[in-house]
Amino acid sequence: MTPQTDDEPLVDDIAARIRARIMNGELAIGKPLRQAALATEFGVSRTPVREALRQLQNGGLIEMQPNRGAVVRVPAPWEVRQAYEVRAELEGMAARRAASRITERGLAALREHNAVLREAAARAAGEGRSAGSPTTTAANDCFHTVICEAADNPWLTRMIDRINESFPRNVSSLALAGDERHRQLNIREHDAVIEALAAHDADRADALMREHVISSGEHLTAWYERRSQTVFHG
Amino acid sequence: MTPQTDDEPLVDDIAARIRARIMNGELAIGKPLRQAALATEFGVSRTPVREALRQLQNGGLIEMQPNRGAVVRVPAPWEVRQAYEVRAELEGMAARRAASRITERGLAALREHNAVLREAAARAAGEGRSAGSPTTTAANDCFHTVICEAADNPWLTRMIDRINESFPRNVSSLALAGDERHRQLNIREHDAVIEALAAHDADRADALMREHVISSGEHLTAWYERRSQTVFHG
DNA sequence: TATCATGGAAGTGGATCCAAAAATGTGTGG
DNA sequence: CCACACATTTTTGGATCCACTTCCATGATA
Repeated sequence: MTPQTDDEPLVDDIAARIRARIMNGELAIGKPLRQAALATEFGVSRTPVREALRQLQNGGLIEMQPNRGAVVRVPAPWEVRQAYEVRAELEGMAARRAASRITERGLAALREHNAVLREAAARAAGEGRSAGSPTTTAANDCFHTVICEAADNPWLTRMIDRINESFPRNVSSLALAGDERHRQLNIREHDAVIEALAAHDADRADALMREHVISSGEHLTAWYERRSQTVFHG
Repeated sequence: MTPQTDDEPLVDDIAARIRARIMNGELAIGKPLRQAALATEFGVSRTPVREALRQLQNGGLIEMQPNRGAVVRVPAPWEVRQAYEVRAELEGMAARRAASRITERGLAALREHNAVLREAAARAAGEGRSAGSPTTTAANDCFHTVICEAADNPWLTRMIDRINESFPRNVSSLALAGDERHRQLNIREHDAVIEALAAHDADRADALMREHVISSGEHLTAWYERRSQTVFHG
């Protein structure tokens, strides 16, 4: 439970908690966020909640109209595509840099994470489940995180994180893990990237990673297009 | 003086004003920022000031230690290099996209802005002045802004802006405009980029823009290395 | 004289209070 | 029966207040 660490500002903690609730879908897309409700729920006053909401607005995860409150942002499909184009550029850069820096240890970690994904996919296919499990999401995140760290540029990592933090994660997971074909494609693309990294082929790693991210982006965009009429909750 | 526009939240206004003061050097690097002082200066209470400071911290322009106040951030030289590597990637992407989309109108605007730069450079060389004037800075900004807009991807623009907003602008201007040789180089690089854009040569525009940004980044990094010992005030 | 303790000053962070704006509900008139 | 005006309620945004932490100076003691 760890109510709070001593040296961490309370507002950051609150922001992280609200972000987490949005990310895992507990706070649905389009849902209005009442400061008072959040404050009582977290057992604090409205002041840190208000600051936290503003942080999230700055990050693009929610929208605030003056004097009208905040709602979980509903990204337009074309926005998703645009953001993923930028993400593809940045992740491509990360892969390119990682190709010449990654260690055997890092490659092993990548293979391990992809093995977890493969196993989860096989299991899901067997059980007929289609929802993205937390472990799947985590493994996917780890794959990209390892490459970012190998790229050894904190600013690059930060920029990629900012893009990811702008879209509810559970939606992405659902959209991407929802369809068996895409799940398999995803894993194969990961394999290809790992192979290029192992060969220290920067250009190929870059190109493959771009394709991979763009492919995911297109899938996610399509999901938002299908869903875009039905997201508003009352 | 427009005390405030009706629909803009006060905190954003305050954040913008503080940012402006940091950007133009009125608030020097390393200087501690007192909430009370800023509040009385802007004629508001401490609450919006505190929120504004947190926004700026989130943007990376200032640093806040819990219970110890905020200071204008002193970027480490290697951070500048890293950030500019990312910026080069993004601006390269912008140039690549702009190559196939830019209009004659946009090209004319680019040439115009570069003409302003050239004229300012000539005038500065004649007078022996070396400081970057506001018009120079503005023209430089416009050059990149026009290309970003031609690239037609708001997320891309936003990411580039975020990087730029993380470093005090006056420092960049001083560093880049301080040396005549680099000023000339800067203008020639702009010319080359414009030429590539006019030819709709995406690959060349990309490569030239990358070189241009990296070159600026190296210059700025060197400036920070020279300056890094002497910036602490107070 | 040097070092450490103690008390006050200054400053931040969170809670509470108040005014203004928007949404909602109600009653009246056409 | 519908529309418009007005009152009430809800919610936000800013100001003020209070507690706690940190910094600094002064003084006591070894």
